[in-house]
Amino acid sequence: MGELTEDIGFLLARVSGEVVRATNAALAPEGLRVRHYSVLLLACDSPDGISQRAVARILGLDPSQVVALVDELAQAGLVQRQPAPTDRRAKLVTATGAGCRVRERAAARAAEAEQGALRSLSGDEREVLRALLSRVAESASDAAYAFE
Amino acid sequence: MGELTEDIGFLLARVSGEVVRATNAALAPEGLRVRHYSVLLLACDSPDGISQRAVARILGLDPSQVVALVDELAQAGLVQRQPAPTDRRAKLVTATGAGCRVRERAAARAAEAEQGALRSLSGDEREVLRALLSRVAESASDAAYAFE
DNA sequence: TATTGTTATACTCTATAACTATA
DNA sequence: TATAGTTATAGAGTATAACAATA
Repeated sequence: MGELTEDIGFLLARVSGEVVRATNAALAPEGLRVRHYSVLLLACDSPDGISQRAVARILGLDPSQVVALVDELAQAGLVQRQPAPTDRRAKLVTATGAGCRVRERAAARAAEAEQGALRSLSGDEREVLRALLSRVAESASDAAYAFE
Repeated sequence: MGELTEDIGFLLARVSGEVVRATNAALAPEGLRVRHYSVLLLACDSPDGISQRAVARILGLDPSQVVALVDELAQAGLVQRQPAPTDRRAKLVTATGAGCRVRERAAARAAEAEQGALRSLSGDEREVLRALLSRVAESASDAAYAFE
């Protein structure tokens, strides 16, 4: 095989796509895709609710993308929008009881899909991969902030 | 930060998106995006030409996606379609002289963008990352073949 | 003036199905 | 009958700009 298939950028796109595909398939029975699942996770882990702005920042999305995600989760009864007591512009997204239950099942499915996709790596190797990606991601957000 | 931002799948999507974005921006002056660049690379590295089917298989794309990519590269005068001498169904994609020259410049730009995105990793660490991703990608294609 | 959420729009990417011409 | 290329279409993801309500 040529040099292209050993390029880190190429491999990242390939592996990322594969993991997203596998995770989407695993979450389908819960009526979720990875993006929705990510938002649900943040809502469940924020007992006091989380603003859509914060969701967008953490997930690296544009705030306008979050609107549709929360709309669909709310329509499915998994989250609710509540006005923020301290800032009437902001709406806090909170998970419902049903949302938390779905989240538990979805987390198990997502973890299984991810482990399947990464089955060729040992536990230690996965941890190395995670640490390296984490550092790259962190420096990327630094750069983004630097240009603001 | 919560557990989500330390999930390997999340980090893969985040970092991959960042690298693709940076590479697309770096390739823009050459009128290319990463997909077109990948096809051009394969054409340049295949002196006798490469079938669109092979391009699709190597890049992990559907053959129908390759059509538009080759169309645009051909319209820009960077590649040509030639009938395969041994199989009249197949068309071999070959790079033109202009295509090879653009490829050289594009390769330098793409490498620079990638190094920028991965600047927080040492050379050794990048090699570790590359090797781990390569193994994951390889096992993924094994699984794909297993289901065919 | 700046920020939060929202709407609208356009473009890219992904996924399928069906068709043609060859093998 | 199977394969290479092609066309068409729909859905998902990404990127921007603009707007109303509020700070």
